[in-house]
Order: sequence, then structure tokens, then C-alpha cells
Amino acid sequence: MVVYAAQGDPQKSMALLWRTASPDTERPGPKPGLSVDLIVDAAITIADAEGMAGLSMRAVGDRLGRTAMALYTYVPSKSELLDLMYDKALAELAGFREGDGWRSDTVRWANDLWDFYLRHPWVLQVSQARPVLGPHEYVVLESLVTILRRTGLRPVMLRRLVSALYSCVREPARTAAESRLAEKVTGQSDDEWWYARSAFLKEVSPDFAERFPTLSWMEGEQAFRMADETVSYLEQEAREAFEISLAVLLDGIEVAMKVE
Amino acid sequence: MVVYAAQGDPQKSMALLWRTASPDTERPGPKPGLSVDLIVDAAITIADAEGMAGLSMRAVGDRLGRTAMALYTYVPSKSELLDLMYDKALAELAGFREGDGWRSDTVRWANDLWDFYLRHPWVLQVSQARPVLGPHEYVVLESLVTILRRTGLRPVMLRRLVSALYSCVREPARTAAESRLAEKVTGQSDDEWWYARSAFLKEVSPDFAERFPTLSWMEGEQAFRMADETVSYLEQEAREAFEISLAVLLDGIEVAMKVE
DNA sequence: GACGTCAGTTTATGCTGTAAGGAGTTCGCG
DNA sequence: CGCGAACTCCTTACAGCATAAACTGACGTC
Repeated sequence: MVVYAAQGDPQKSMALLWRTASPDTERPGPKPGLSVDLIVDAAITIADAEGMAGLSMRAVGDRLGRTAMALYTYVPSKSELLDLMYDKALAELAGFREGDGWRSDTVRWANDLWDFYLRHPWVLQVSQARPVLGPHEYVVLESLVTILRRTGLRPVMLRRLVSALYSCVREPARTAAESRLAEKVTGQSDDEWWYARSAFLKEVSPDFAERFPTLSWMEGEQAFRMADETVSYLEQEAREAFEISLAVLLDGIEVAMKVE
Repeated sequence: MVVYAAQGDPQKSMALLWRTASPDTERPGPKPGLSVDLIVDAAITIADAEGMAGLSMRAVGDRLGRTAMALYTYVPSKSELLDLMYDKALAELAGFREGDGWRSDTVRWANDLWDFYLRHPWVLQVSQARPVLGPHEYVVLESLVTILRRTGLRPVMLRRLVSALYSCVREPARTAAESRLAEKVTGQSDDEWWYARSAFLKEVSPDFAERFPTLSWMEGEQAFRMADETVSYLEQEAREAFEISLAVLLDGIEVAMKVE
């Protein structure tokens, strides 16, 4: 399921994301036993392990030895919590350093992003429409734009390339990430799953080769689903789609540089 | 939220998807008042209008004048229903006819897919890991492979290109689709939303320009968010990302053709 | 008319996010 | 010191979700 950015008071959301609140003077009442960061960390741990479907306020509370309602002291709603999780996770990508040239740097940036998405598959379920406007989103963006600025292309073009680069990482990463999660949750590997299904495919459509001749031709010549031992065939395909899209996009940038 | 393919008995799922059941002899008991197709159509109508979040078994039942439980006579579970919805919606793309050349055909194919995703945004929430193995998925795939076969590229390369092409449509389409849905659900346009947020962005990070100099440079030179009247700025950007990715990918294919 | 089969309903269970209200702790102020 | 305000955290409650289980009543065949 897709999760949209929090719909609450924008001022408070932004203050929480950028951590500009905290007067932190001595105040009456019992000392806080939790903190926003503790809660966000617990939530990220759960989401990494169980996926977005396993992330409930009760689950986060349990992990911290509290009830679900205790969290609402620190965080106004689940959707704000998700924004905070998203931003905090992105902090992992904040350490990017520029290297030799724009092309190799872009490849490195894209690979870091790919790895990040596979570490935190749930991040891909946070909607990009109405994006989370947290600090680390901008840090990651700043890294990429800094790299690409060296191409000398104009800002208009750059903005489009940024979107295109994100696309070519995100979509295949989503497939790969969902594939891993499905294996964890169902206990069945992709390859097993595919093997079971494809048997029934022949049963249910015995004339498959006549109905889909070109498709059958394309699939027919491949070495038969020789998956590597640790990574499913489907995930390998996703990875290849990512690499080819990226390579072609980078070639396209070089062409654009010569034209301008 | 992402929705995974049905986990039930694979044989029954496949039979339902490919409609190979229906002995349809005269049987005792009351005449069925509904049918799988009626249910699937109702569900698609709801999902188109309200998004995946608005799609519940109760909602589908209500629309057909039945209770939620009545649906279970026809469909084993909600997740099977989703598979059926997915496949039936895809049937809209089944009429593709080949035209002049592989390049223009691919552009047309990609544009059809883009329009399709914007008509049925929820389709993008159906996971591609463990894909729905329904007939129309294969029809669409067959169309694309038939087009690309004319490039003369080898099957291994073709398979990668197919993935890459899907990626470059799906990810930006997802952003555009979610943007439209967010407008419908929240009643606030993307542009209004952005305007409200960006005000607080300056408040919460007054040193934005110093922290993110390159980003500020890139954004600074643009004509200030002059959105067209019907389509939000964010959606325009998504559309541009799609077009540029596609163009670059097609150029890449032409290069590959010369190399082989 | 009895019996088996099936459409569709009602009821119930265990989830979800979160609103409302209350209990108990700790501070500043008089 | 004592009081009230502020604060954390809890219990309870509600609406909505998918769906299991048991039931009702309609229909065809014997």
C-alpha cells in the first residue's frame, strides 16, 4: 500500500522534521521515558524486518515496552511517524563525497541509492507526490545536483535528468525489494514460486506458444532460469534493468553535452 | 500500500484468471445473482474513483446491493479479486496494432501505457514481484516484444530493454497518478500544497540557500512554478521525466543496433 | 415431498488508527 | 510545604477492515 505524506498542520510537521522545536527547559510533569528518535528507530527496525504491512502503532509501542497510545505524546499520528522514518533513513545517504568525474560519481550515487532501497524496502512505498520535505531529502538531492552540475548542462535539463535518474533506480529497486520481502514473508523463494506457477500456466493455456509466439521466441532461447544461488532470477533481472537504464541514460547525457 | 499477488491455491487462481472453469451445467440451488465479471467491474470502478484505500469488500458489495460476504461465493479472497481486477484492466491495452517502425511504435506503446496508468492509478500498486500471471499481461508484453523484435537485437538484450521500458513509464506515471489521486482525496491541488509547505520550509531552515547551494542554484533559475491550468507542476515534471527517459532509451537502442 | 446444493445473510473474531478521559508524577509558585 | 498546572502513559472505546463459521431459504433432482 502506498503511504501519503502527513496531512496535519504543516507548520508542526516541518518543525518536527527539521527538529526546530525543543525549548527543553525544565518542565513540570514526569520525565519523558521515550523520545521521537527512539520511536522512529524502533519503527524503522520493524519496517525493515516485516515490511510496511507489519508496521502498526501497537507493534512500535510493544517494542518499546509501551502501549500504542503512548507514542502519540511524541508523534501526532502514524503518517507523521512515517515522514520521520523516511527522513531518518535517508540520513544514511548523507555521507556522499564527490570523486573523479561526473559519470563515475553518478554511477556510485545510483548504486548507493539502490543499496539503500534494498536495505529499506518500505521507503519505496512512501509517495513521491507530496514528497516528505525533510532535510535529508535535500541533502541527497544536493549531492546528485552537485555531481551533475559538472556536465555543464542548463538547470532546466538538469532537473529533468534528476527525475529520470531517480526513476531508473526506483522502479527496478522496487521489484527487487518486493521480491526479497515476499520471500521473507511467504517463506517461498521467487524461483520456487515461479516454478509452481509456470506449471499451471501450461495447464491453463496449452496453446501458449501459438497465442504468444514472439514472447515464446524471446524466452525460449534463454538458459533456463539459471539463477545464482543467493539472488532470485527475478531480482537479477531487476538489477540488469537498472544497470542498462543507467548506462543508456548516462550515454544520453554525454550526447546532450556535445550538442549544447 | 503495495498489494501482493494472491497467495491461495495457485491452480484455482490461474483457472480463475484464465477463465477455464465454468462447467455451467444446470445445477440445483438458487440462480447466481452476480458473476465474477460484475464484481470485478464494480471493484475497478471503485478503485478508479477512490483509490486502493477506498476499495473494501463492503464497498464492492454495497455497490452491487449485496453484503461483503456475498462476494466470497464468486471470489476466494480480496487478493484474488485484485489479481482479477489487474488482468481485466490490462485488457484495455490489448488492441495494440503495429505501425510504421519500431521507434514510433514503441513511443505509441509507452504512451498508451502511460495513459492507462493515469486512468487506473491503483494498477501501479499491484506488486511486480510475483506478478499476476493473467492472459492480458502476456498480451501487452507480446505487443512490445513484437515491436522490438524488428530492431534485430538478440533475445537477451530484448528482455533487458523490456524491463527498462516498463521502468521508465511506471515510475513517473506513479508520481503523476498519485498526485492526481492526492488532489481528489485531499481537495487541495499540488500547487496549493507546495505553496503552503514551501512557506514553512523557509521558516524552518532560513539558511537553506547556504546549506544547499547547488540545489538553490538549479531551482533559482526556473520560471517560478508556472503550472499549466489543468495539470499541476509536479505532474508536468513527471511527464517530462518520462519523455526524456524514453527518448534517451530509444537513442540507446539505436546505438546498440549499430554495434551488433 | 425429501434431500442435496448453492446464493446470500448474520454473527463473531482479531486486527487497524486514534479519540476521550483518567491516573499518577513532577515541576514552579505562593 | 502545599497546591495547581503540566506532562507521560494507561485504559477504554469506536469505527472500519478481511474473513471464518454457521445459518436461511431457494432451487433442481429423485
